[in-house]
Amino acid sequence: MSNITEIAKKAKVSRTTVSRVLNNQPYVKPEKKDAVLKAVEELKYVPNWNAINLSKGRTNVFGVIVPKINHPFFSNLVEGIGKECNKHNYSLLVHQTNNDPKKELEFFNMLKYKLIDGLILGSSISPVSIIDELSYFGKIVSCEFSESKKVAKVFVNHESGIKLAVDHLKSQGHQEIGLCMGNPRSGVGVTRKKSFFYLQKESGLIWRDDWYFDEKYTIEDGIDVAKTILAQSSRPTAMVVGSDQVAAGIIYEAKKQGIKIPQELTVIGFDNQPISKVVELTTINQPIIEIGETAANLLYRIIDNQEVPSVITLELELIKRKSA
Amino acid sequence: MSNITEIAKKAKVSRTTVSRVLNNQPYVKPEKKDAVLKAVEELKYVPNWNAINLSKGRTNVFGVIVPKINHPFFSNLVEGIGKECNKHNYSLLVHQTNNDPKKELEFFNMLKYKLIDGLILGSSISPVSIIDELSYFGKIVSCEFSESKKVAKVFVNHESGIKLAVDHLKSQGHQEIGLCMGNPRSGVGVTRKKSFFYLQKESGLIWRDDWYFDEKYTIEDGIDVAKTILAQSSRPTAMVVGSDQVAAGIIYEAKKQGIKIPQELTVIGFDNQPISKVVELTTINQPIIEIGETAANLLYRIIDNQEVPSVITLELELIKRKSA
DNA sequence: TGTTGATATGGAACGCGTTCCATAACTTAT
DNA sequence: ATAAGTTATGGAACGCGTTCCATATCAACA
Repeated sequence: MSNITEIAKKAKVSRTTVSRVLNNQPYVKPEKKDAVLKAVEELKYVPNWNAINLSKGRTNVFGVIVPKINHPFFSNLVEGIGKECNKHNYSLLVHQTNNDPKKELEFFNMLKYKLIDGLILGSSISPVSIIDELSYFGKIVSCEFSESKKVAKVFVNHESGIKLAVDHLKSQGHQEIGLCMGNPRSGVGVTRKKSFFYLQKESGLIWRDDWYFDEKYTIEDGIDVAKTILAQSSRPTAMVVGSDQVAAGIIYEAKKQGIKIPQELTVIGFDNQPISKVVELTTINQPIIEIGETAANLLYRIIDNQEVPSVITLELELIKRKSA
Repeated sequence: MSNITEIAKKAKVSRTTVSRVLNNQPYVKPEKKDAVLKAVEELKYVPNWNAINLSKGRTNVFGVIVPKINHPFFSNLVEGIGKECNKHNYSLLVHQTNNDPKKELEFFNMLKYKLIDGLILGSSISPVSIIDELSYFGKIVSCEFSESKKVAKVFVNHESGIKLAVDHLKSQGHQEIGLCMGNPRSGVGVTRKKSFFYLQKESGLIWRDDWYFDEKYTIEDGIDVAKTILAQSSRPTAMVVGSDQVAAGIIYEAKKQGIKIPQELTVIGFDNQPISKVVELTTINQPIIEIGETAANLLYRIIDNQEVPSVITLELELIKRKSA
């Protein structure tokens, strides 16, 4: 295993010159450059990245924490982040936590230990105090709302998302609207729930407690939800569903039971996932990839010492299809 | 951001002593140790891991390449690897390639750049030449068969898996055995197919071409397969099915049609997945977690310069339940 | 009491690139 | 011809822990 000194010796130049060649810096005569490259070739030289990182004081790696990599929301988020990272020559270290706080803390150390230059929180469940303390060691951007004043944020306005959905349903005359969510304790979940019930009360909509569902994530869950509401004596005329997957399940089961969508049951999903096109689901589109790109861009600019806003809000959009 | 020199100054000891304290080495007076720890606390000292890695010449990180993290086979494999890594104080960097060769090469650089100490190939699609070249830069263990002489291997004997299944069925008097597989072109697929037809011919079993199915992966696929064979005028008395999911689908549909399992249709699955218990499926268990543990242990011992075998074969096991 | 071995501590070198600074050679403009 | 600016190159310091080696202290044993 060779190092830069050996290359320098073999090419009969100084270590500095070798470094210049390897980093494509100017002020090296072509013949010396060739000599260095030839030595690199012959000695199978590969730089020791630990030395580079130590010397430069940075790794050109961003870390990103997500609960589940294979969840469509987070895979799209990571895609957006990755896109932007490529532009600035940053690599990406993706860490799946399965919502385990220990797993989060473990990864946070990467920032402390200087193994990553910055951290993007796809979704985090650590308390503000931990995040605040961590921010002492490096720059952090969150892709969801966070209480912490120390981190920059890029997120969509989930209140307005729920409002888009409810307003749309109200404009169609719906008065009996049910709600079906995923995790009711996540940042998004809390906001959506609060926002929904605020609107429900404010607009004087009819409400029954058995029109509420949570911890629903899959198509199968949606099928169950549909079975439940379709068996109710007084069922809602419309459902706001926090996930397109679940909404698709509801539509699937409802149609199977001969219920006409949207005449007999109106459904609005969230996220504009691929499946929403298939079942012609009206849905609230989150610009997920854009969130990712914006977050990575923000982190890059913070580290680059540029003046940047500490909060960026992106707007949601209702995609009108046939289910509502 | 403080470093070891500042700690030394503040605690009025040498840098060496600080290092001793931080690494829990002996020969430090308790009062000095306390002084160091106090300084660490006050200056919020955190070691720069890049410096440690550079200095020690290793990172105590193993890398593992898998096509899909959320596939049950690979998630179990990673679990086994992780378990063993914990024992030896190694961290794990998991990289999902989605079978993209570019993604693989990218990660291979981690080994060249000395960012990981060793590499475990959960499954790789790179040609032998690439792997051979890579092995020059660090130790590699493969969890599947590989042509490369340069990497250690830990895998199960897929021939013997098929043999276990066929022998079991033969011992029950079956002469008409069908085969249902997943991907017939994967390493495992090719081996299983070859092995099955070798045994089928050797044992003089009856064969009809419409007893063969492939590209079957899901419960739904299994339902389709069952519909097909149950409609055949001369159907097999037993099926060897490459996936428990698919086997479960077959059993589900067969029972629905009033077919008695195993009296009228015998089914053997593969992988001992959770679902196999539910449908009381006899299945061939792959010791996936053990493969992971063994691979990580092997890598650890190779790096530790111990004498180790270059190939370890693990045995499959027939889990007898009620379907065969 | 002298010797041995364990305990304790620090200086200096090392791992390996990068980068600042000084110097040298060579142009170009004045 | 001289000043000023480029181009080219290397020495040395730096980033930050770890570890080898030398030295010093002290208790224990012969």
